[in-house]
Amino acid sequence: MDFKRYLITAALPYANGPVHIGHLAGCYLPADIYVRYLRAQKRDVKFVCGSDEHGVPITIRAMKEGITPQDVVDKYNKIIKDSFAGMGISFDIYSRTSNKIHHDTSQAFFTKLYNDGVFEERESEQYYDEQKNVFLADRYIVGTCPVCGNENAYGDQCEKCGSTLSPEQLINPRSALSSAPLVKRMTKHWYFPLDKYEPWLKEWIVEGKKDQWKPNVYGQCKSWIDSGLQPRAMTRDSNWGVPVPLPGAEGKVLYVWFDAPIGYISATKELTSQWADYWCKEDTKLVHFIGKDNIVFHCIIFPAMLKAHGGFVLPESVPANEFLNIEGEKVSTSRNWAVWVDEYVKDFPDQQDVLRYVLCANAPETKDNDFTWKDFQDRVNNELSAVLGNFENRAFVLMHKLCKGRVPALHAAVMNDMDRALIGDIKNAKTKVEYCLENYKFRDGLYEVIDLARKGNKYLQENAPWSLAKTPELQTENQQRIDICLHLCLQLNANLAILLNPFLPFTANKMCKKMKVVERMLDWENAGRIDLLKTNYPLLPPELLFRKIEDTEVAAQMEKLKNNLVKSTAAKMENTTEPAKIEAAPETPAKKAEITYDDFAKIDLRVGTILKAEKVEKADKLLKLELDMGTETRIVVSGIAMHFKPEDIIGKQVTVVANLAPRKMRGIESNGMILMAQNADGRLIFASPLETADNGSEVK
RNA sequence: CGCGAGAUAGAGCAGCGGUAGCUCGUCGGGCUCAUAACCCGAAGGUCACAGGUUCGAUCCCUGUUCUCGCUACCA
Repeated sequence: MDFKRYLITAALPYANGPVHIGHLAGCYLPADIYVRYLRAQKRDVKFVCGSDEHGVPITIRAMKEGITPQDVVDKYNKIIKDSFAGMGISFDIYSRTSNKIHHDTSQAFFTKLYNDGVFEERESEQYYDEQKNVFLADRYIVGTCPVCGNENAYGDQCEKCGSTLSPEQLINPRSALSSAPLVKRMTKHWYFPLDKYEPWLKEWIVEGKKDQWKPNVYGQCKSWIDSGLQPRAMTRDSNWGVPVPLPGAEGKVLYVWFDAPIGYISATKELTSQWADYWCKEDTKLVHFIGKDNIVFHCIIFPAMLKAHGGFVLPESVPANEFLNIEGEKVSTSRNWAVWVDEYVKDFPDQQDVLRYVLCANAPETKDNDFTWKDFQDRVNNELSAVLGNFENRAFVLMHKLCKGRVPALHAAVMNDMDRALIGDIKNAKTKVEYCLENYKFRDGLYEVIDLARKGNKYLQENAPWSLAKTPELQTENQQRIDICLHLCLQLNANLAILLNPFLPFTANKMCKKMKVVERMLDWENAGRIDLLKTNYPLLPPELLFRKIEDTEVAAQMEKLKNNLVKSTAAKMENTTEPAKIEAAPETPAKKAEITYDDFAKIDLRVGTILKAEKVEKADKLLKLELDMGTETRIVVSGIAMHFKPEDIIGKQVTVVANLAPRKMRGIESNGMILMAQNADGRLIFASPLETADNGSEVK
């Protein structure tokens, strides 16, 4: 099919925290490369994205921070938007789902499906937290697991035994948000009958996309479809989100995964009055760039919604990437184990392209990959600047030394095989990069660009114009060789700028300035040409395209990662907030509400002595402690491994909350909690008796 | 548990029926125009493990192990 226009979307980032480089590598960078390539070909393309600003986690965060959900999303929308702009992600529009246009669009979408009788209405009893006045999502209900007896199983799953649960199965369910007892209330929701679309999805994906979609995407879709689809509730009880546009539906909003993908449509509407061309005409190619965790929503649920609504194009491809790990460990926003884009932009001003280079060269296209700062340094210094940057510099320096600062003549009549081979390489590079980009093989595409520079270096080495210049007796003849060689090197350089432009746009622009050509030279159709620079045209003096990444910079970033991790751990143990990111170390934790003596008396504080301490496997933060409590020994798991070595704390006397409900952590039951003071710098100090007390004695 | 994806030289990745390839790193050499760079050469792999199909398997099939996702935060 010949497509007349392209609509490219990148996953809507959730406005509950900043974006990190894993987001970038996963979908925003590949999408941007693809879009820049299409634009360079003058194809009709729109690139849309925006913040996803609804959903329960945002309301929880707002509750914890004592601000409104709108405050939360305003804050992160700005940070995220600025991060993308800073990295040159060239959205045509970066919208947000809290905009009116989005509310209108998603409500209209819902209404259409409702009027067409698509939804099934179902009433059910759900748990309600009377203190917080909210219905609780499954994840926010905890109780005892009916399978293994873990007392802290979640309403959707028990982390200890892995059983998939529903809140109804939990024994003694309670709210994770407050101490209020749970009550059940009747509530009505609208379900989208995914099951009815199963035959259609089978045909469209299982048969239609078998060899087109990436194995990870296809495999997951097939598994979902084969295992039978269930109706899914498309509404939720909440006051934060797009209100359900039906009478009697007060206090109900659209499920985020219903409204978020519609955000692509609203953003397009906001961008252009021609939006319907991009969404409804069959000759539009719709491509969703996402991360692997989003596959079913973009490949199954959203297309089924579009199909049910009718009149929309369906995604032609969904090139989902895998995940990027950091220094061998999974990205975790709650542990603050991530490289944040907003911080990178500050720490490495004007170094967008080197990060773009590394993230693309090491993109997790087929499996999870690892980002390390050492690898970042190696790739920038030894590949990008050594091969490409250095070639560009050599060409410029030699041209200024041997050709008076002007583009020398080609002398086409006396070209040799090496020259012709290089011209062939230049033309081939265009074809290769095109093939890669059309097929979403961005890593390979970038390799081809660097490889062309590598061929340039080889060509220079073989011709050694600097040697030719040293034999004055053969001046005329040699000068011709020098001219041809440098002429071709400079044309190759112009080609590099064009091919590099989708990947490293900042660098491509810099190269244009040095060659004193207009940006229009970067049009894709110019790739493969060897007449981009006119003979005798003066170029600017040499100037390095890239600087090396110093060891000290790498060390500083490593240090930062580790420090952030500690701070986050410290913050977590305050147990008041659980910020994804600590802006500044909290001076003093917020004061808690006043309690009565009776409240206090409920706490059984006792003195104990640490008998044994050992690291808990597969947990950075946890120590398993065995305590002598006088009349008994008990096991307490404590999150202090980042602060103390096990051997250093054996024999210490500590104060223990002895009647805290047991809790399993990493499979070990913890019976109590050690009291700790925490400094502003996050450091922990044992709150222990000043003199040795009897083990088991009560603290009042 | 189940389902999906992955496991290939020190690191990062290709290959997916016919004697294992690329980039980086390492070692040796060359060159000196260049960002101690570039060019040439070498070493380095029982292609996770165990079975099977085949004349022949890294590639296909079966089983096992490990990693990640589906499953909080999250792409």
